[in-house]
Amino acid sequence: MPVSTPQLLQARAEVFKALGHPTRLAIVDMLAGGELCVCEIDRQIDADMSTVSRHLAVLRNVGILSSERRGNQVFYRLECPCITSFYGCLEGVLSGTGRTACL
Amino acid sequence: MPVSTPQLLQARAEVFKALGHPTRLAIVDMLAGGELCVCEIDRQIDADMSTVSRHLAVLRNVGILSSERRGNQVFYRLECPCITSFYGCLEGVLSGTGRTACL
DNA sequence: TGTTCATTTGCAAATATTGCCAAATACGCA
DNA sequence: TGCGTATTTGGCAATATTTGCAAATGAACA
Repeated sequence: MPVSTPQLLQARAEVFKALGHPTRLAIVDMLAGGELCVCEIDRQIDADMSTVSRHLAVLRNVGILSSERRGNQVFYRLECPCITSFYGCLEGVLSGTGRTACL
Repeated sequence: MPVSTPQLLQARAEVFKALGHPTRLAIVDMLAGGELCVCEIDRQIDADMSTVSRHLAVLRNVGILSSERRGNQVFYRLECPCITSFYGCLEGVLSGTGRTACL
């Protein structure tokens, strides 16, 4: 059996941890439709912009998002659309009897 | 665009959060090969058995694992093998230039 | 019943996360 | 340069997570 190194386990955990917050998942949802500036993301989320900015930083730090400044604003983009396709598996887990939804 | 309800975002976040710890990912790895008793899992993890037990409870509480008592011991089983198949996407994220690894 | 082995739970300390406010930074433009 | 808009960062309090030790629970068996 393939034993993952502690480093790999840690790195994977960081990504999962980054996804482990409802606000950050909402951001991922929003960006699944295409890149958006911080102000637009902030508009759809009920939290201080500073809080939104930190959530974006968490997702960017693990590589899920990338950002690009264009003029006045910063645009964020989803780097890994496969995350939302993983939801099918998640709903399976959530429904309790979930194995059917998994590969 | 499909707007997820706060409840769904929260539920998904719980699952991701449960996966957001290296020890728990190690456990998932181990169980990908088939069910194991707590004592066997404990043997391969450098932590107090009480700690291992709590990690198992976290994973079970969100539906990723199920447990069954047989005689003296408790066996845990992975309910959602799709998690490990998601790693391909993760490694893509981790390698930084990852989009190719994603769907 | 009492003993032993396997697992879980109560507790407390250390550590990490979250979220707001206020201040700082970055950029475009007059 | 100075001003207004957009975004990030510092500081801090509240809350949550993690962990080991010790005690409790559950099951098998003498």
